[in-house]
Amino acid sequence: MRVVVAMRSYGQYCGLARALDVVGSRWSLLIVRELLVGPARYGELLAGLPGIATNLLAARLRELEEAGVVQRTLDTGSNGVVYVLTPWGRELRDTVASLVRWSTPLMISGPQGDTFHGRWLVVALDALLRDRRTTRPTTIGLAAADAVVAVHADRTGTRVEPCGGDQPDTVFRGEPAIVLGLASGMLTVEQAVAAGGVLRGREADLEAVLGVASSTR
Amino acid sequence: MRVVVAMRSYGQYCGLARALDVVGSRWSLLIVRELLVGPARYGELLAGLPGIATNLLAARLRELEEAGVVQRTLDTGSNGVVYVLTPWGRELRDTVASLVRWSTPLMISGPQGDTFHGRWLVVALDALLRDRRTTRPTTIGLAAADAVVAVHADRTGTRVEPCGGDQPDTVFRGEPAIVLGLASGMLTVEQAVAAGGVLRGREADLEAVLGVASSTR
DNA sequence: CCGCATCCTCATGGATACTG
DNA sequence: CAGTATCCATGAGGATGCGG
Repeated sequence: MRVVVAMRSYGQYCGLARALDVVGSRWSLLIVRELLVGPARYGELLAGLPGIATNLLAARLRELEEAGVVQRTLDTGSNGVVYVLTPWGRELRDTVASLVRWSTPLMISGPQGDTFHGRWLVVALDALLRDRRTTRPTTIGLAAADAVVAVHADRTGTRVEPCGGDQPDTVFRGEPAIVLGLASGMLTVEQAVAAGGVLRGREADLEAVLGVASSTR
Repeated sequence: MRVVVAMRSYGQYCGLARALDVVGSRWSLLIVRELLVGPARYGELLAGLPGIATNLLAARLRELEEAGVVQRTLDTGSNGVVYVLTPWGRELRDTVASLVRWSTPLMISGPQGDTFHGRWLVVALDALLRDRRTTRPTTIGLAAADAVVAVHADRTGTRVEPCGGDQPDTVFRGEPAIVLGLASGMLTVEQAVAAGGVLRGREADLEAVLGVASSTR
């Protein structure tokens, strides 16, 4: 059975209004956030979006797919559905990044019982570090609560990507790397360092990439 | 009587989620859009947000004020309340701009019966032209459906601002200006030129600022 | 199991009337 | 003009069911 969704629109010929017609409804941009880290299964999205109802996730995914933001693909082998951002969907990286940068006054208070996933650091660090440059290529590993994040910086800028569930020591062996253990729920590097996060490597590199003086450890 | 608003939160320690806790609800960013053009009265906001219910506008304004995005100020003289963005609220310009840029695939189809306000061009053109530079300072006047917009470009970038309800010829008299009449409902300059919009001034300037070859008139 | 669909309850949004 | 009060429609949240 087929139901035509009304798709409540603002009815305004304005770029902002039309963009919000597509990604303005509740949970939409958070789904995009999850997919910006990488392709994900339905169950992974559920796990990465604590609080979302299963029917809502299904509905949002269908809407985003019809709008051309998300694409359903079939994982060869595991024989399951994998959700991926389309090229246009990936361009929401800029929007997400600007909101992340705008939110810093809301983040300095720390987690207030809010849930935290290390996976979210990929998007957050990308937003905050994207424009940082270093004269020498440098790789930094961040071990957060439940994820390991790699930060690569060089002359052209900084790229952030997830590293599966491996330990940073393993992932970055053989590379000129710094390993920084981010305490659970600490988004800013300053907070992590102040809390005594694990920190190894050349301090100059750390400062150049993360913009923080590596105060010890 | 006192009502505690639940303020539905995502409950996630993530910059995006916390930003959306503040500006993620329906109409919020559109209210910010209106205020990005300039301070506005309650009635002006109602007029600039066709479709919004009065109680919703009042509720959103209260929420945005409590969050520190909007500030209520008293207009000396007219003795009324004027809503203004706080400095933090003004920083949402980047977010709005990124959504406007992202929305171009949604805008090329033209208005489909959607309402259009020339006032919205200020935000849209700012998003699209902000980084354009010219060797010589240039001013362009855009006469849209119900508003006149000034675009100033020089070595440092491009700034867009509203010009009241005056006629462009009056506003820009005496300045090295180009006057472009944008047909109602045409957001892209390409569309306006193709539709035979009024276009006067040095073609080189127009092309440098707006990035469009002034195909005639 | 995973990937949803259905059902039910209640919070939120929308339209309109009304008031200082 | 600048909102508040009221009522109804819609969408979100939570539990559960169900087919592959």
